[in-house]
Amino acid sequence: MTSSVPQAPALLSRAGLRDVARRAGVSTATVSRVLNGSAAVRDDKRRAVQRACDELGYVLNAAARTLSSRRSMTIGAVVPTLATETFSRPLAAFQQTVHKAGYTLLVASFGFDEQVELKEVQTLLEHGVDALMVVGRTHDPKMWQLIERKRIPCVQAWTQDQERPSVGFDNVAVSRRMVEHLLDLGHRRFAMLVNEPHFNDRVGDRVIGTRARLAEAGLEIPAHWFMETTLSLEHGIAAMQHLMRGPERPSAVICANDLLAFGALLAARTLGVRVPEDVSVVGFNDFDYARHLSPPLTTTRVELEEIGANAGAYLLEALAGKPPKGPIEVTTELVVRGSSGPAPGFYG
Amino acid sequence: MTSSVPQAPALLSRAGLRDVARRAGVSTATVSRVLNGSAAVRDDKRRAVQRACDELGYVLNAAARTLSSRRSMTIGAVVPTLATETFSRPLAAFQQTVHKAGYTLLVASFGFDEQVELKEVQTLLEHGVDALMVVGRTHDPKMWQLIERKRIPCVQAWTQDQERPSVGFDNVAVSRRMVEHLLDLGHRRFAMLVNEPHFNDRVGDRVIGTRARLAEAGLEIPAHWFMETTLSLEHGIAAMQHLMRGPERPSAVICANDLLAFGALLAARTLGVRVPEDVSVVGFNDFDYARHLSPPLTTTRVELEEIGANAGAYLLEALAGKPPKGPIEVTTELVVRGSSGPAPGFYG
DNA sequence: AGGGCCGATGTAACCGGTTTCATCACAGCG
DNA sequence: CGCTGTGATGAAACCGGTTACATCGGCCCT
Repeated sequence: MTSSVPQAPALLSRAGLRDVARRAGVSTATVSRVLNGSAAVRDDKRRAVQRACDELGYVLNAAARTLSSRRSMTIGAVVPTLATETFSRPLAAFQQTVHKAGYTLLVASFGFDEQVELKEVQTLLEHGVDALMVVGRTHDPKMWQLIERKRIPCVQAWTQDQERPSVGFDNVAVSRRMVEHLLDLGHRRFAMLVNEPHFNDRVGDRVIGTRARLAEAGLEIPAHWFMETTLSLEHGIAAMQHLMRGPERPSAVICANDLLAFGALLAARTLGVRVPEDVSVVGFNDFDYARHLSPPLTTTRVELEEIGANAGAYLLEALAGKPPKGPIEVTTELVVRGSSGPAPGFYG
Repeated sequence: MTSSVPQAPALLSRAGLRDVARRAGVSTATVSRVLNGSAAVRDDKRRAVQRACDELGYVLNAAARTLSSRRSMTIGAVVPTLATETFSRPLAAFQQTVHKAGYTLLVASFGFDEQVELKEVQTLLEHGVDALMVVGRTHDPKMWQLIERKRIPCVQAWTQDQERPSVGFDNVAVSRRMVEHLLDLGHRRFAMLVNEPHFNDRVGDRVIGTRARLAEAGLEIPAHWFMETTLSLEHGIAAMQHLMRGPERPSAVICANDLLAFGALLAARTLGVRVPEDVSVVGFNDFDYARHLSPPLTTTRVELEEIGANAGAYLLEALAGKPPKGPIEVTTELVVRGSSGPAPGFYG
């Protein structure tokens, strides 16, 4: 065996705090203080430490730091999926916000499965996240048990909730407003086109708000005009085709997402259905393309970035010990464009 | 002081491995074995341990585990931004792939700033990621130093590279193919519309490929027809307007992204420029909407999910000790649709 | 000059797991 | 019956930081 040849530790970045301390001629405590700026250190020693770090190529070990200091400087986010704008854009803003405060983001996605969500939250807690962002306000109660045991701040984004911190808007109110707009235009025959899954509380609330406002006007959405479909352009097209091919047609199609509305407009064009003369189509989110569709899409504008940024800011405040706020509202606005018009035969 | 009231440790999830061991009547080593399935444990003890975990609400401490086992079961990803489909969709696939193997994803984004990228990689390494995915193949050399010191596998996604592991396609070759398609249609006056920033190597390679193929045909892109702009619909529109308002017009506009091409088509319609009769427009990516634009967009289809999934699979293999492969290619395909046609006055 | 204080520094315990190695019980075998 | 090999188990070192606490030297004040 020739394995007894000694290796210079620096070569492998095996250098630890103790190596740095030795090289700088100080104690590990002092090195730690320099690294954290946590206490006063004489200037010459500070520089000696910094030089030693450079020379050794010292890389901190966050696991050790987390273990001993009980803070990981990571923040977790659990989202249904990263693959759609609705979540990726706010998440990007969230990441930037917490990053400015020195936090690293841990991400998990759960594909709209509540049990997977629970599992992911557990994993993030095991990894010692200092705070957590989750989506929506319906979760397995065990999730809250876990979080409360860890006593870390947690914010629910994309929603409003009275019981626990939240950042979002009132999906019920927002959809009522849209229905009112359509009622004002004389519409009485409504269809709704929502993305799966139904137990998604954001979409669920919008359905509730829509139905509630319709009920107040003595109206309802017939079962065969309520369509639940995968969130994609193709599925939006297919659903609209289905709606337009029935013996009777709705005069207004309320889509839970601009992407579905985009599909609906495409389908209408293909079928020779005029928008808004024959049927009005409205969306949700005001994605970039909404104003450029033909006709331009009536929709509800949501400041997606604001959701992530505010959620991040809230958690940072909570970590700094500030008292929890009530629900934080983000901007929404009804944007009326060309895709919604008077119901056929209506002269308001 | 009344603070001497003892607290049951279970209430705060303060239960540690030792508490579990004590309650189950075994040693910490045995508990660890049960938790990891790392060695045989008699069945009755195993059950006792599991029960103790449940009863105490035991939550593992990943920092401690990482520290002592030297593996964190996390994988890092450093992307320019989470906010665009190009990165978020593959990242979602990446996350799912590594998650199946028990890994948690740590994400950092660097906003196309190489120095920030370096910083982020360092942070992820500090956090002890077991493997790393980066985007593209141009990085600060220090980044590789850091990674090599840690001796962890690292894959470059969205690109092909001969020196280090990569998952992607040859941007040069792909753009040459597109140019050939347009040359075949008789085009001679080319404009290019690319998203910032230019030092982005994926887009950079496409520019190189485009220019190279044009040069072979004795052509080039005039400086004022080479436009670099932010990746957004609005900017695509603005750039196309600018191109179409000049004294002379290109007969083909090559966009580095479908989103810009979408904008270009919108601008053309507004200006009364016919596509493809007056000008051909081509994109890149084949996003869902590409086939539904009017006219349908000629573009290069890229399997974005494949990038993330393959990158994840590669890293998992590397972690399992399999030998590194050469560059892994992902599928691309030239998709000819209605937005490209013969150059004006060309009868091929 | 002596006492008190304060700021800089070092010593060593500690965070909560994993893992090496020794030990032990027991089955199989001569 | 005693010896040996095997598989299960436990004791304790260890991972690499942070931090409570002790210490020390110097300054100010009376």
